[in-house]
Amino acid sequence: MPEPSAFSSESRGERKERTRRAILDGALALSDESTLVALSLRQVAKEVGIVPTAFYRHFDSIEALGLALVDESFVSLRAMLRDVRRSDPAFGDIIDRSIRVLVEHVHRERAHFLFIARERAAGPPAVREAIEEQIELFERELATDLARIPGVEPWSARDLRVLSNLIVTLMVATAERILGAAGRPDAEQQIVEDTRVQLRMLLIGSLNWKSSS
Amino acid sequence: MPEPSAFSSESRGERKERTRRAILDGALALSDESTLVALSLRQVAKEVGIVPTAFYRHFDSIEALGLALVDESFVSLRAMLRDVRRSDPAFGDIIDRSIRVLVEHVHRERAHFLFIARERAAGPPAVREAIEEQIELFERELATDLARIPGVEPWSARDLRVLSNLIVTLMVATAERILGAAGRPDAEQQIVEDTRVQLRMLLIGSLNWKSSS
DNA sequence: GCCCGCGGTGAACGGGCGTACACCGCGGTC
DNA sequence: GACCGCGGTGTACGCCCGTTCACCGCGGGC
Repeated sequence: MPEPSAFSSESRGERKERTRRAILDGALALSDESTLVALSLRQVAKEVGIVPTAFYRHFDSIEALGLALVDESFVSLRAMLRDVRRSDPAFGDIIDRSIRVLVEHVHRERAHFLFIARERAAGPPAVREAIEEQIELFERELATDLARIPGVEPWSARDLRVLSNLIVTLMVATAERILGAAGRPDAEQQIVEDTRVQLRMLLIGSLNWKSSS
Repeated sequence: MPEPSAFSSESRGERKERTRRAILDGALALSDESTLVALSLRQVAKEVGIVPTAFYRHFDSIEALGLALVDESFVSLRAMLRDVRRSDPAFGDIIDRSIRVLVEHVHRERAHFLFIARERAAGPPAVREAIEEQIELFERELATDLARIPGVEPWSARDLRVLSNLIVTLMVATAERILGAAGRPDAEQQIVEDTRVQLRMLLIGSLNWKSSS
């Protein structure tokens, strides 16, 4: 154990869990400036402060670690969707509230969003598939939420899915832009305002399109 | 030289250019299943059939190679935009023609699109910046094209930029989806039809939004 | 209280990595 | 026709890689 004296009261299971967490956090930290596929087991071990072979006590491979990070990251994302649902209607309309929640979560869980954005495009195949699966799940959830807003009750399931897909695409792109604007509040504000206009265009358009066909 | 007898008539410059091309093509081929940052100089050299040190006669580093590939890839993309402008108006409206051209180019230049999609998210910083720069240039070009379609003449530069950004975002996402649907024509057809609906929602929406504010 | 087995250690392996260096044959310039 | 220098070669270096193996201390179930 890394620090036996300071944590002597922990049980075996607790210590294992703590090391596992340290590995996940270390890998996430290293992912900030690289990719999973360019990340070595030894780098992770060094970052965490354990010997390389100890890594195998927790994960079979870097790829398995990646899958665990995907699961963990999407806990953040689901929390985000939940927050949008629960957000205070007093703060303007749905669009403004949604964007506010998105920005807030990207800031708070920056490492997770960065990890997902990178691995979605360049991770190991199994990781990419896991991410795509979660995003699709996300789209379906959003579609059921959309079905409840006034004016779209008669829409077909396909129309809902297509609109949901478009919104998620835009939100993913916006999250990536916000990540890229780190440390430049003016640029971020610009992104937020642009996104608000885009969501309006998109929602108004979908409503009009439906009512006229 | 790799094959001195078969190409003995070439000049020195021609041979150098041929090797350079072989390196670019080899790296692009290897990028199909990995990322630039996980690509070693020795792998590229082996793929091309030269000794590792010979690589330095053409590029300073893998990253420099990447920048050259970005330049090359965006030649394809500009050709695409040009093709949309020149496409036969007899084939339905702008939306259908644009999607048709996109699909066609993704098929024809698959390796380039794959490379850009991967490196945009996970490449070395300089490569990512080069790609983002090119995409922004693309957005500006699209904005000037949009300014010429009927009904948007009075739009502000900012509105045009925002709409253009939204369309490019959607097109990038669509290209990525098409890449992911390789070998499944039915899935690809589904993507195409969804994208068509999305572009309609979006264009109709932006027009209505403008006329009512 | 014994002892199993778990989390962690440390040395060692074979191999791939980037890069430095000395070298070579020949195309192209004078 | 001499010779400069370019594209390409081969060797060699020190380093990091994943994985193996034998080992160890001690928490916890019997």
